[in-house]
Amino acid sequence: MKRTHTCGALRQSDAGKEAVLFGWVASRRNLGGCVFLDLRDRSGITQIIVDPQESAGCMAAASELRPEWVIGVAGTVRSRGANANPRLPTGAVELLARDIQVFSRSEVPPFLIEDGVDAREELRLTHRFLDLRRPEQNARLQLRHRLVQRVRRLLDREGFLEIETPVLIKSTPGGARNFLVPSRLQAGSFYALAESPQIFKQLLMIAGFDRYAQIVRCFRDEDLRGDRQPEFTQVDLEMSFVAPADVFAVVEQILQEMFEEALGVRPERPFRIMPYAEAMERYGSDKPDTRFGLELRDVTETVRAHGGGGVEMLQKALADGGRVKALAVPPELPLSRAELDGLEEKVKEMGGRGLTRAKVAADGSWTQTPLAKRISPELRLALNGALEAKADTALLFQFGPARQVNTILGGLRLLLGQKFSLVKPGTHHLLWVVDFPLFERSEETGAIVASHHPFTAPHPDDLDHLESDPLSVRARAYDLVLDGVEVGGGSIRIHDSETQARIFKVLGISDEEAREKFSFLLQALRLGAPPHGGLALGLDRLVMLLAGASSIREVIAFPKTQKGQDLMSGAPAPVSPAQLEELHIAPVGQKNQ
RNA sequence: GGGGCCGUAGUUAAGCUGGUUAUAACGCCGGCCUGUCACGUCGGAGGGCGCGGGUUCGAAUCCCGUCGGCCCCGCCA
Repeated sequence: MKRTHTCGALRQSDAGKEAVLFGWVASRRNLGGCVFLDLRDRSGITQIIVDPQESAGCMAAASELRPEWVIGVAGTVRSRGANANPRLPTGAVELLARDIQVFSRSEVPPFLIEDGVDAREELRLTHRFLDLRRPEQNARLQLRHRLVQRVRRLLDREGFLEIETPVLIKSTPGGARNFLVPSRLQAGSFYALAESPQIFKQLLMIAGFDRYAQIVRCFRDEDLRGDRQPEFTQVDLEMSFVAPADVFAVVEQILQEMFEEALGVRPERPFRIMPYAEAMERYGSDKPDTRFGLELRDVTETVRAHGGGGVEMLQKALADGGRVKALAVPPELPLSRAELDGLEEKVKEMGGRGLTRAKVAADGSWTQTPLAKRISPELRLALNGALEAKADTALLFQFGPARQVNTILGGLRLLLGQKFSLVKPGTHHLLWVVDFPLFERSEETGAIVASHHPFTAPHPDDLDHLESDPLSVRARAYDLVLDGVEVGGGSIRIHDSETQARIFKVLGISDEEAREKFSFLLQALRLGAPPHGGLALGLDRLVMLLAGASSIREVIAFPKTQKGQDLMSGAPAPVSPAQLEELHIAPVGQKNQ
């Protein structure tokens, strides 16, 4: 028996042909006199009919069949006429069985292999090969394949060379925690699994490859989330002799290709560009979801003009150089007192002190607020005006340091957007966020650290105050944001050793330390480095968004759980003392309580 | 490191203010049925409630601990 068609192939025009289909029994409907089977493979489902008049030889075999048995069926394609099933692409025809061959029987599977089942994820992950057999799961990986092919073809057309970079590399400071791999040949030394090919792709530019791209696995030993796995895939690229606009042009075309393949629409180029400062001011996020409004409103000057309106906490916030901002939640989005209390809890979770709020009454007075009796009527009315408050508008205030105010209100904005379903289903917004700060102050240590990575080029206009006011220096860095999710990021890199040395100095990295950690890169920068820059796209996140999947795990064939385990294979797992010995590793033993 | 939700037949869930034989649907097994496609129909089997302690005359139900899954904060240059 040899397969002639796949289970998604047959159409009305094939009626009358002989055909042989191989696949899995998706369902069996035994009507006593005849048996209907749904035969499934990755391409679709075809109905098989076993009719004793025509299929005498295989009637007995057909009634033995059970779901997930793997069989081959030979027979004649026949039109279903009035019995056609419009919900199946193959629904106009059926295969009239003449011969059935059983290749493999199946035990009763632990969950039903069909779309829409909600077996708990834990179970699906332990039997991932069955979960992937479900058409919708299978289709997601097929989509991922097609997206990757489109990207590869485009990159090839645009002159990018696909060059592989090492996975086993030297551990570098800063950034994500590395997975370590002990060296057998060098006792006591370790490789790190690459968290990205960053330095290598820069070296490829210095080597003169001009345009490099790679679809590459990256590893980060950090805590997991719905959109974060310990190993994940980037579309990584780097270009020589470019400005950000050149990188944008390529990446925007990649996104156009992906959108076209997944959704059948090409987003318009060029994409919107938003400075980091604007994103933070208006949306309270460096990855704003611009699919809905409810923007943050700055009322600092209004409050200042009224001297704080007699409210001590506002006066103090202003005196400390803080800001006053608000969300004005219109009456169409009604918030009960209990819901407002719930939001206040969220504010505290986000590190805020509390949520000062007010409900605006028809006459402009405020209720449900601790401010009611303290705030001057003049300031209250001015705020009503500035915030365009109508009757029953809820005002949610934050005041204090700009960063905290923005972040908290941005968090509330997202919560409200979700709560009130403010995003119209099916809408997608792509934008570039640019002009990130080059440095930020570490909250843990108070030290100045690189926001992106230490090879990011400073904005040329800010070079004169690199040392005197480093925190105000902008980076030539950019993120690509899709629907409020960071799906890519990159920068123009430093290509001269003088600037690189200045950056290391600001970061407090000594010459000695820099030489030790990055000597090869520093040397390369002194031996003819072209101006260059690039970006990496998070392939898993992009596929997730384009597939409408709820987590990154749905678009990865064999993902890990939040604790980094592969429930199917059981990784990670202990190894034998002999293996450790060979690697010169000695367990430190369990910590005693 | 922290906060939240969850764990009951093969599966998904109900039961959880403690009290006879733990309930339903789907699946599974068997009978009947020639146009089903969530086939129908009749009948049947199947769990002691993640695990370990405790309280109680009595624990899916209350308490403590623990394991696992998910969401979130921190973390992720």
